This record gives sequence, C-alpha cells and structure tokens, in this order.
Amino acid sequence: MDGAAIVAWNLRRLRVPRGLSQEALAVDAGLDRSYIGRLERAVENPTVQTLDKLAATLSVRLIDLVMEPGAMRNAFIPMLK
Amino acid sequence: MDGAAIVAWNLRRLRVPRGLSQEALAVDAGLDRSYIGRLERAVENPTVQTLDKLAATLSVRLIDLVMEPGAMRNAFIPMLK
DNA sequence: TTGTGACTTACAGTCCGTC
DNA sequence: TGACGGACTGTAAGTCACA
Repeated sequence: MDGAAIVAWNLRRLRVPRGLSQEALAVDAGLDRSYIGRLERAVENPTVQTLDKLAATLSVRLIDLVMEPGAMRNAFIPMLK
Repeated sequence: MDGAAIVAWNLRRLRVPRGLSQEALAVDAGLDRSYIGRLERAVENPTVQTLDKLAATLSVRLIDLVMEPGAMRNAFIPMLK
C-alpha cells in the first residue's frame, strides 16, 4: 500500500462521517472538486502542503492522513489506558 | 509548523543517527543530494511519493516522517512499558 | 560534506465539462 | 453526489556547477 492509497483511505475515513461532500471539502480547503475525487481514488500524488490544507480543514493532524489502516490498533487512546 | 518543516525535522532526526550523509541517503533513495539538502532545510514541498521513497530507505513508516517534535512523548516504545 | 542558484522536464492542481 | 476526461498553468522533480 503506497502513500497515495493511504491518503485516499484516510480522506474517505475522515470526510464521510463529517457529512461533507467532496465539493464541500474542496471549497473549505481551497482545492478543486475534481482533484479531491482523484485523491480519494488514489490517482493523484499530493504534496505535503496539500495534505496540510486538508488536515487543517478536517481538524486533524498531518499524521492522521498518513496513518495506515490497522494502525488504529496501536493508537494511543488515554481513556483506554 | 507546516508540513515541510515537520518533514525536514524528521529527516534530520532519522538520517544523522544512522551515520548517513545527505549524499548516501540520496543515492539509496534514488534522489539527488542537493534535493535532500533542500528538503532538510524545508525549502521544498515534497509529494507523498517522495516521502515513500525516503521512508523505505530509512526503514520507517510514512507517519514517522510527518510526526511532530514532541509527539515522541506519546510514542509507543515497548522497552519502556 | 553541505548550501545554493540556474535550469529543464514532469506532473500537481485548476477549470471547464459530461455521464 | 461522485466518477471521469481534456486542456491548461504553476510548481515539484531532477540535474549540474560552484562555493
């Protein structure tokens, strides 16, 4: 699983539960609607600057966009410790 | 601290202790020496594909390159548990 | 061993669409 | 609402010479 695929997976994981459409996310992040779609299909190779914008818009940290599926298992969750 | 600065910081943090020069890392990752230097000075805005190459070369995960200074505090370090 | 400027080529990202 | 395409522009990728 390469970086683009990981980002794609996280983008969907974070966007959908927030009830945001691709277009709404695009507008909020100052990006293009069709570009967001391509990111989620893992056909684009974003820069860290783009990831920064998306992380800020989704109110998450940069690392939350490059976290691999399954990594949640080892996540540090205070209330569980 | 933006994404480029975070990557720059992590690159130095991971490269130096391994006793690698910028040039050695560049060769191993299939990148140019001067480009590595610019990444470490945060004057470049790398794509995830570039980060992928570097992570593979350094034998770390993608998230280890976008981890913020201070986040090590919460890192999962088995020998400390 | 690294920083830096100059340069060309490849592609990130935009904007217009259709289905 | 999202998948997908074409044409375009800005900038990252990649190389080299020199301090």
